[in-house]
Amino acid sequence: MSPVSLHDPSHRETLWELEAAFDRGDMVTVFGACTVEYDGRAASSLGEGARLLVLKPDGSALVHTDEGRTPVNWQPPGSEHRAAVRDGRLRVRSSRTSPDETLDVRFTSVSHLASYPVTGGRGVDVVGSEADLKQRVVEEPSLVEDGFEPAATERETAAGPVDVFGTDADGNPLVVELKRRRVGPDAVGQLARYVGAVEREEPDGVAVRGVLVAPSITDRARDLLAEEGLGHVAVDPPDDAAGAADAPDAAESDGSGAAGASEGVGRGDGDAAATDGSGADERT
Amino acid sequence: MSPVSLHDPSHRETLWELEAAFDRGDMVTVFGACTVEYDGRAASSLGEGARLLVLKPDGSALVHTDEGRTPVNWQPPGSEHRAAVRDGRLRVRSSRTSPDETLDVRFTSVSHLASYPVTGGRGVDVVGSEADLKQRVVEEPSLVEDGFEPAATERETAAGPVDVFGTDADGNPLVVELKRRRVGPDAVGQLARYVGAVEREEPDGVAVRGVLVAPSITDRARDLLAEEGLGHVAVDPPDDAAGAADAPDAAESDGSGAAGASEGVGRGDGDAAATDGSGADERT
DNA sequence: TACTCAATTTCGCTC
DNA sequence: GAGCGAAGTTGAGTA
Repeated sequence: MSPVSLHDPSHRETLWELEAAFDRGDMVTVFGACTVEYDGRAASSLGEGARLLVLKPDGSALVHTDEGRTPVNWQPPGSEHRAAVRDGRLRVRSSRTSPDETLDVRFTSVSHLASYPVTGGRGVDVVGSEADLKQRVVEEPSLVEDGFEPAATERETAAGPVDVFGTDADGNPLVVELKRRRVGPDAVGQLARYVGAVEREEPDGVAVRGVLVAPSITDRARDLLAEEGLGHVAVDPPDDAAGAADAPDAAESDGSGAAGASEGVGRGDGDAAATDGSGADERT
Repeated sequence: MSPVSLHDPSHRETLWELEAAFDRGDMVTVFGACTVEYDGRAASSLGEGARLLVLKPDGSALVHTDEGRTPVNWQPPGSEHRAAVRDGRLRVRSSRTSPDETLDVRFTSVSHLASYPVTGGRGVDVVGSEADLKQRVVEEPSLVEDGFEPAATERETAAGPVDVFGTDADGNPLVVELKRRRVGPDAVGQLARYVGAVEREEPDGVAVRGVLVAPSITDRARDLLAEEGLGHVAVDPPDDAAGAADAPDAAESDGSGAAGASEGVGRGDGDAAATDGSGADERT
């Protein structure tokens, strides 16, 4: 009798059932009126109110109100759930170490509790991620610009890994930063950071160009890009992946495109351009 | 009879209760075996498995497996929930526009359904945020460095808003970026971006310094900081806010501290330094 | 509505 | 475990 549900249980009954569910490794939901206290990476407190508490066997705890996708309070996986009755209230405490943090949920009344064995079925397949965009660019480098030849993906620099690194039509280094959605100033900063790092790593005098590949870009980001001498190439998401076009910024391309003679000199450093397995494998 | 719970209901019963709950504005939890399809900003599909579905009256939908704090699939607030029986399965569809996206949850069997009126009690008070750190710095500018005089918070620049802007002991502009936790290269990029923007806005020739205020910093970030001629000041979180000290990087300070004569020249642009109300007010 | 950034971000990956 | 960046990020605040 694993799926269990209690109506208006006493705290004592709730306590029993919670501990039994923890032992079984069941997932538990509790509807009721409670207060919530959190202390750890920050600290928070939440006054009395009607809420949903979800307890997972992996140690996760979620406190949800009637609004928002994000829980109003929570505890990450790896925590340990305990329950007790104190001062006439049912206390559910979830805590973990490194970092040390504790979530306390105190119910004044429990309206409903349910427990259920939920196992497996976690492997979700997502299409339309940045990894997919990277694969597209590697397979079709002209999406970035004519003459672009990818040499490596995730190439390490002193400033972090570059999405796609290669050479332009003139054989000069080109840094490509990919974003699956509209970008702001932060993405420009990221690209500028990588370009600067590659510049310092190059034998001096070599100009390093940088291009931001994204569906669209904010005005401020565009100004910053120009300020830094960097470029932007608009790439629309494929129709089959994302149903809704984000912004019709179509086929624009202000990457300071070097005119194209001199077929790629092919400075063959870094590892070969290859898609680094973005195939999400089902793990049941 | 608002709190409702069904055991091993037929799809027909589930359908009825779901629609009633939507009408009442109740929050609903459903345990059962289902598949999940999402299409919108990206696309995803999830094979059959035991899961928890949470439906909120504000349009949020969450699909949870037994692991992880994050739902395996979801729909943001503002969506509309509908339910139907199709091909012998119970389908719960949640969709919204702008962006256009739809979540389809198809149950082959429902083990349990509960609905409950969850209203209000959403106002959580959080202590230890970046806003709190900002307040500390504004009230005690010497935390950044001796002679620092804040002139404005959230001062707008072409690169975005600067956390704290002011003048150093020499009266030269100082840009301060605050982080409540250990920082990496991205924070350095952010600070560099702001410093560059302020430099361009200053009458030429004026040196603009930048300091990253954070509990600690990674090696790579430190190198980048040095490369950019920027500084770091370690500030530990107050004991009462965060219980666990993140890293004992104590009282270090490699902000390229200018020696201190010349009491702050006070270039009085921007608005006055003032804490911008970080007091979270309860909204019930 | 769009922009900008924080978040108890979480999560996955690599070293 | 730390570091690094993506995310269907979400959410808050402001113009």
